[in-house]
Amino acid sequence: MRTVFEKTDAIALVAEVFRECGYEGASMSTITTRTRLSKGSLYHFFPGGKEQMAAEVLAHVDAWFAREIFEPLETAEPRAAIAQMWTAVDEYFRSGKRICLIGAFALDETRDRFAKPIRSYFERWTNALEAALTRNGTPAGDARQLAEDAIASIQGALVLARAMADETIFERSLGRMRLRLASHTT
Amino acid sequence: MRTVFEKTDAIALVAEVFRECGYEGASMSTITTRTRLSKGSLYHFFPGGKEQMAAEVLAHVDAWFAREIFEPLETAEPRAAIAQMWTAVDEYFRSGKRICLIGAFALDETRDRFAKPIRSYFERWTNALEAALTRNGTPAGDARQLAEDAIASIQGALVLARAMADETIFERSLGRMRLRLASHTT
DNA sequence: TATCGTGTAGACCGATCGGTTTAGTAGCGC
DNA sequence: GCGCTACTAAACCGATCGGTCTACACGATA
Repeated sequence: MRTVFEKTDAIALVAEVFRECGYEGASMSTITTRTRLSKGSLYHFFPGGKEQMAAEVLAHVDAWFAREIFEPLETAEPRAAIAQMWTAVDEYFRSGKRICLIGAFALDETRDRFAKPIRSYFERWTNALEAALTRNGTPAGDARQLAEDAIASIQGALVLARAMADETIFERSLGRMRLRLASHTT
Repeated sequence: MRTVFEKTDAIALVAEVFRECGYEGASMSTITTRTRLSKGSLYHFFPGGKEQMAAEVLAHVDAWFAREIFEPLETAEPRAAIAQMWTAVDEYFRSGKRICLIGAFALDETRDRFAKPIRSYFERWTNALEAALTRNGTPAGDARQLAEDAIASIQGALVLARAMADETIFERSLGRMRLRLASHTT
């Protein structure tokens, strides 16, 4: 039996395993069984092994957010960009059933391994959201606070939703944050 | 050379290793080297191995929160209890330099192993905070939302603070949440 | 048909994993 | 002193770890 994959498929499959198990929890054998990719295939695509897999997965996630969220916030009309952000976030995290890989990596010592991509993901997101709010008329001081608050709320809602095994928490939290951003706006 | 520990010391030491490495990331050998407890000692205190260690650590954390935060919220004068909560939270997480072990366990498949303690920790916290807010005059609908929001914000702020390696984020976030709770109150 | 490049399968490697066992050492009651 | 319990140290175990390697299945090209 033989199934042929492309590297892009491999990245998406591996990403899901890291999301479910964390970096340390995802052993090569869990990765092979869950992705149905043999070790041969995996080391063909990622000669650097597990660390390279994680690095490419982080880059892949970052690219998705850059395209769907950061760039609109940075350049598009702010109200539309913020609306698009909430839609994209809800879709991406599937109402809290999926977690944020980058946030999860930040919590333990895996952070030290991937410090730069983790940091720049969150920095770009907060900066982009702050900029969009400012362009939309939010006072400069408030904009920074609101942006940090929104992103922290998203991360926290993911933790809570999983901890309590209650999908509604994520959507409720998103709804509150959406209103809060809107209410500080012209 | 021989150093003698008590089980309580062992739990606190092991807790710190789990906090730093996560459940899967904390191997028996990292645990022995970081705690300076030999395998003999660890298996003497925790015959059930790693899983028992984690279970007792979770119970230990839960007991601390129950004593310092949940019980005051449930029974004491609400304004004082909420003030005490913010103090205790800031002290416990050391301005974001320490993470929430229970929140971290919730993110990957470790959650399934310890589903009950994880869930009840967050449920008791939100229920207790909601009750305190209600006793203090917050409208019933708002109280639930505010409580969920506050606890999600704390968890999210821990993620963000670590991701950006910026301690000030946690304190700023705590300050905002403190104000938000206060402003929805008589 | 021969060949070449891409990708797959899985046996195999030394190191490390979680866990057990054996052989103690220290402190306390008697 | 003696024995007992509480605790510690480290050698040791099979299983699993991350990673390497060989063999080969294909489609494309010619």
